[in-house]
Amino acid sequence: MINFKLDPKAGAPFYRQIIDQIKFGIASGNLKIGEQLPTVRALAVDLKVNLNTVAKAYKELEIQNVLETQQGTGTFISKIEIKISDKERKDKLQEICHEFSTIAFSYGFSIDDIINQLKTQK
Amino acid sequence: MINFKLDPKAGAPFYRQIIDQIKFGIASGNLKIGEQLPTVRALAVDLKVNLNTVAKAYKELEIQNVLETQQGTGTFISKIEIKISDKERKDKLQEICHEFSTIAFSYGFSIDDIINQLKTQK
DNA sequence: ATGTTTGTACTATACTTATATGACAATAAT
DNA sequence: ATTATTGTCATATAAGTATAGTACAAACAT
Repeated sequence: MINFKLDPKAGAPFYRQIIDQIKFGIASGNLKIGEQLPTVRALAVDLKVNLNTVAKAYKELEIQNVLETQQGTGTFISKIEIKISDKERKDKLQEICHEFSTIAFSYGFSIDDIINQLKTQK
Repeated sequence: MINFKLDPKAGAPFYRQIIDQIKFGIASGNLKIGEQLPTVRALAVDLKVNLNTVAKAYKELEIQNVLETQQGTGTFISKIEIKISDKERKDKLQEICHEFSTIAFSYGFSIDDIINQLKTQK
């Protein structure tokens, strides 16, 4: 189970953000093998996007054998295991941290400002 | 002075990458107040993009008062500093940190993951 | 069997991004 | 004054992304 979240300012299109989050959800153990994902309509409502956008993400992941879909039943995490390498994981973390610190810098915040604030969220 | 560099695979559009790099340049001290940026045409040739793409980045930063442009002369780092109250500042930091950590969580990263990554950026 | 839920498919529209091209206005250099 | 350089503006084109709306096919629940 994932708490999906889209960032309109991220640069990456919505369907790609959905793809990313599912892949990383599997890699991090937040999504289990065989687990059912939200229906395209449910996730579309949740994320306030069009159902076609969710369908596009699911479709691409099905082609990659990450998901298995059954019309009339739902979409599920494939039994084939997806391995995300340490490097990919590190790159992603670096990417979103860079993205974020850019925004923070533009508001005049330092890395220490951010770290201190994040510590209060623990 | 910056060594601009675009990454076609970054997800973020070119003009936004340019904006980011200028903002980072200012925050990190690589760009000084009043310093002249490359001309739109020079940077376009350098980055192998259209001059409109560079112009778009400069234009947006001028609207944000980050840059000052003079037609016929060039584009410069603005001398105007933007004033924000302490409370506004604190609220903004909290807001963007919360927003960010939500996104990071959706990728399966923990606060500690983020903090450790941010520390390497210092 | 019927109706609901599921994924899928299609058309149409609109916005964003990026390019190519050409022209214009303000400043600087000569 | 003339020329070159600067940012600006406008038009056209193209690809990618996202939306709205509609409809269909497969599976399930009753």
